[in-house]
Amino acid sequence: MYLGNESMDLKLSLLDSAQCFCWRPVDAGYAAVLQGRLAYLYRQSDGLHAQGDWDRDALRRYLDLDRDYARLADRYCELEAARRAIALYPGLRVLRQDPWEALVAFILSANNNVQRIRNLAAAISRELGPRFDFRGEAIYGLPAPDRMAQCDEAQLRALGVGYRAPYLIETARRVAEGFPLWELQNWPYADAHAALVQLPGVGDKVADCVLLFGCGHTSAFPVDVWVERLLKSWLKLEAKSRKEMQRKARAILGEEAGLLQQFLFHAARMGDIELE
DNA sequence: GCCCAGGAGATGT
DNA sequence: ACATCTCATGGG
Repeated sequence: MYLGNESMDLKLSLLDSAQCFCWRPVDAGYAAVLQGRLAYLYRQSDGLHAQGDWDRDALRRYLDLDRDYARLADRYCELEAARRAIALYPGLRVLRQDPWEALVAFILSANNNVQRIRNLAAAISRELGPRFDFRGEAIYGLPAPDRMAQCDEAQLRALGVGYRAPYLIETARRVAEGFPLWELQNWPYADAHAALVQLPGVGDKVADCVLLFGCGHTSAFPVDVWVERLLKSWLKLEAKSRKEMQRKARAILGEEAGLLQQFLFHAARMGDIELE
């Protein structure tokens, strides 16, 4: 199935940018199980193609192909760090993931590194999630909320998630019992953020990641160690806490702050923008 | 052994 | 509201 010919860098956006942790390279493309359905993405000379159980519109939405990233660059062109970061990664796109899958991934992300987040998501998927056989390989997806809610703590701890086990189980239970996770896309940012941080294992930063990567809230601005350093170094922002830093950044950067954040984060983490 | 990783929760002030 | 400590686990 032909998706389009936008300048989307699949490896950068799906694998290297640490916004999702479920894709893996298969042949010349990338495979994942999203919401219980297999997706396989690859690029040919004429553009992006897909195989699997997803339709074209849903994948274009997931890959954010209909957004004008040139306009994003234009919007922040007066900020040197922003201009440089966006120019460095012309194929980086902010994915629109399923909010539940983003929620699980970013609960795992707390005080953890990218490779381990990936390994833990894979272990949970292999143990509890749906399986597909594709080109001779087994591809697994994250379990649905009601499935994860059935786990006991020891079962998850055995997979290596450590103290995050009870967070995952209790959050899964609340989502399975009606927490309005799929409505948050239509809520005001502040209300959606306040609701998310009520879930165990979800603080300010994880809530912002879920809102940005899972709910389409482009103003959500996750502040991790890297973004904090970059904001201090390049925007001369001073703050006594991450929370204050997040407030200031959102106030300055506006409705698409989160999209820019992904470029800044990647540049800082990769060392492509020097920090003082 | 130490420090770090896309932090959050509990406790004390 | 703010500072500090602890929480598993693996890799450098």
